[in-house]
Amino acid sequence: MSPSELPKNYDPTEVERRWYDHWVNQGYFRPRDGDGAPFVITIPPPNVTGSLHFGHVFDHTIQDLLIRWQRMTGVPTLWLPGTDHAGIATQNVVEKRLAEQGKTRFDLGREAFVDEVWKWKDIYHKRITEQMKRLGDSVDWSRERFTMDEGLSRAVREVFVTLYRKGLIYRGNRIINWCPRCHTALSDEEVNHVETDGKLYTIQYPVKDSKRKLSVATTRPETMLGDVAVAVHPKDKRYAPLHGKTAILPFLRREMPIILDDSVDPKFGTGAVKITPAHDPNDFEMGQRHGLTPIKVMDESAVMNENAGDFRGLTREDARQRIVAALEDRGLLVKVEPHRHAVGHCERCDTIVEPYLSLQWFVKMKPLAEPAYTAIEKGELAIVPRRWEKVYLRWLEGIRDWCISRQLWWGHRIPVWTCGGCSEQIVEVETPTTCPKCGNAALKQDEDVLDTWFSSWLWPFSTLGWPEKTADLARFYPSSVLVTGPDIIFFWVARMVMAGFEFMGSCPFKQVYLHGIVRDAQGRKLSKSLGNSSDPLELMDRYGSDSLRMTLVLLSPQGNDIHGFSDEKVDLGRHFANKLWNAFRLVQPHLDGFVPDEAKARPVMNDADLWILSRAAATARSTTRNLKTYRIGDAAKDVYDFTWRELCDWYLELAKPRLYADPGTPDAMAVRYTVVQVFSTVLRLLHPFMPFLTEELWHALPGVDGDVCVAEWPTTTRAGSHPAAEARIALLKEVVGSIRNLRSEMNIAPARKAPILIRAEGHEADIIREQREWILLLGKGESLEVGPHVQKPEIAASAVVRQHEIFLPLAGLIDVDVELKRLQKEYERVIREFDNSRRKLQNDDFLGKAKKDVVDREREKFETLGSTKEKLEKNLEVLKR
RNA sequence: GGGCGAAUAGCUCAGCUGGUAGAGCACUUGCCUUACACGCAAGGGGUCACAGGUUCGAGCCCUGUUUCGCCCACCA
Repeated sequence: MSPSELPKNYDPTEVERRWYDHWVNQGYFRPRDGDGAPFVITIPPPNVTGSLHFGHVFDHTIQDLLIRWQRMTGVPTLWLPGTDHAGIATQNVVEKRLAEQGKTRFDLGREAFVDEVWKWKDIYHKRITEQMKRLGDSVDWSRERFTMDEGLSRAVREVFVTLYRKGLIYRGNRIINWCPRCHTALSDEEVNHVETDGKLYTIQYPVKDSKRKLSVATTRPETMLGDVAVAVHPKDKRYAPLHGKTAILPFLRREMPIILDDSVDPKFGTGAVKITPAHDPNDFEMGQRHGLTPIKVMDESAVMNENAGDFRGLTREDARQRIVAALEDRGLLVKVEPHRHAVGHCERCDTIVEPYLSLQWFVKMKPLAEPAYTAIEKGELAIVPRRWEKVYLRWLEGIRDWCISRQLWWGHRIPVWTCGGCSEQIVEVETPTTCPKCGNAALKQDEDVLDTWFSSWLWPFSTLGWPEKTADLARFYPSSVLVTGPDIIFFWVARMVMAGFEFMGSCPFKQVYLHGIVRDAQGRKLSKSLGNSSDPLELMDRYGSDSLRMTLVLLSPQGNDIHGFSDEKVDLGRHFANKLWNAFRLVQPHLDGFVPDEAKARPVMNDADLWILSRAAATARSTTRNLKTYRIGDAAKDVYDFTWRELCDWYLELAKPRLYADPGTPDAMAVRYTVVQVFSTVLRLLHPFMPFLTEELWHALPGVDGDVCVAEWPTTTRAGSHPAAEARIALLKEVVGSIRNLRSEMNIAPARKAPILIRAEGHEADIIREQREWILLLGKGESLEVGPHVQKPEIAASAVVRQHEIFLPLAGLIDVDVELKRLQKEYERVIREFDNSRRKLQNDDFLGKAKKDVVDREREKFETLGSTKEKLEKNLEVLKR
């Protein structure tokens, strides 16, 4: 790259195309050899449902920057990639596509349908891979896994069989969450409860051999057809006369016992509850206690079935209307009240979930939850930010059995076979050929597949080869940190911890970092379907992936959501990339053929050099500290601020004269050496955030070997710090700032140079004298006079910096009134602060109780303010004359 | 019904161990100063939601209130 080739504006498209394959070919993404404890992240496998969305981009950016940072510190790193088959989600999208062709999965048949899904999977897997490469994800592709690949399928069967034999997996008829649209059972976690304004219907059931009618309240009248009893509280006196009696179910004339149960709340509704064991979890349990036989009144699509009498064939919604109307006709509808309650919706298709009696497979969770729970207090697992630990623990406390069977075709088949001969149930890892009991070869495998999370919860070790005892498993389990969103704490995080303890005997990761969600200005999650999000790939094309990464990170407070994200926000990162590019463009022509030589450079460095190196070292320390505590946004901001506000705004400006000077001089050596050092540090610190641009610039930097991707992370010792130089440059900044302020307030044309007078004494006067050239340069000075006896010119703008006074003699140029107003305002500000300070120092409590250094600082401040005040007073007096 | 989080400049948010407030964007003014107008310089703008309390001192700690947001929840 030669200077003339550097365009004025940074164009990422070409640069970002260049480096990824190089990194892969160099093998950087594979863990390096070494005995040290590796740094490992196992990727939360994206669903192969579609392409990556914004959540992924953010999630991957964080993981990649942690991995890249750790890689640079020299530890062996592994970021293990993979994808998830995402049972229901994927099956749904493929079915939807079939529907567009007017077909259902039944038209294809199971085998052909599953083939179809595999084709889909291949397409989207490829797209996801491309997106990840475009983003710069430094994953080890040689270890990539898929939740339905051979090894993971084997792990799933192994786990199922093991848990079954331990008695932790069982099959049972239970009330589960049924999605009438997806036609499958769901776990509790796959149901979203939505507060809904519903109605509470009070209806009457006649009582046999009695004139009295029994009123019951329900939110779902259509389930009455499945009623088999009415329950009241045993101590509820109102119903004492009805004990032992029989209620008659309207429409169907079913005789139902009036039963007594403690779980009935006499205060709710009428104090009498209709019992529908096949369609309500509470009623199911009550039914069991009282030996009632459940009656299902709906089919798998929530259409009323043959048990629904005249209502057969109606949807549940229609049935509700018709039943209410019919009850009203018969005078059995007492009242309808508004009632707000939570209604369960299918997480995948938003259909209202039906509590439904069904034969399913379950995992007994209590025993598995125990070690996952204690892991927190034992310090085996830390969640960042800490507040999520409570959420995690509370869920484990109330854990319920996990329904794992799904009536889908896409997923892991349940490894259970029934013998056609003797009906023996066979649970085996390897597909059996004959019945071990009777030898019959007619074996029929369970039709259902497993919940997608039943493979995901094994991800931390199944991806490393488990159940084989592989070298990878020994070396890379457990991982260092899990990075994901808090929305899957229950689905995934907690279950992985359980599986880790159960099958590996330890927690699968030491830390969990939960980041926020990317939201738009209305607070909505970014999603393509809402139309509030561009395709990340398109955004990367437009702005560059470095810019997108940097923007997301800069905008993200630790563990909190990013609010108000929009495409234009990416300008933040793009402008920064451009700034860095141009800073480099400034220095690059002067580095041609330059050979850094520390021994020659050190002795001739000036304050600016020492200062910027000192600041670079401090930036390395703060960036690293923030990365360690997952304050990733702060870490990015540290480098951002350093680069822009210190390196570009000050150092490069100060360095220009020496940079343009004859390359043979010692000055030139010092400044070039410093520039190379600082850029080297900045590029390394920035690499985890902006991998492509930093790699590109790194290779144009003289005296560097290899790639920044594997360059050594900047040292975090205090070695490079130079407090004296920092103090002197701080003074320079104040002086220059003050001069600039005066010029601006006085409306002096930027191009016009003006004489500068500084009345200063003591040590700092010497420093200011030494900084003469810089002050003239940055303060646009025509001349500079510094000393204790500098006289204020008749007409001048003035300012006070520390103990010193700055004058810009501008006879004929300044408007006295303007200057007077300005000084007056400044004076008032100083007076206010001065009075505050005085009040504090007159307070004995403050003097007696505050820490000594605080008091000292206050005294110093008071003195400075006092002298400033005096000077301002004098200057004001002069102007007023 | 329970829990969690937030409330700071017009917007999005920092403010990590209490010492009277910062950034980015937006806004105003002036600059195409040969690295960058994706830029430079200067500037305006905040009773830190409200009410109490602790403290010499509170945006920060405690209590309560209000308003938003999120999560959890089988009271029909």
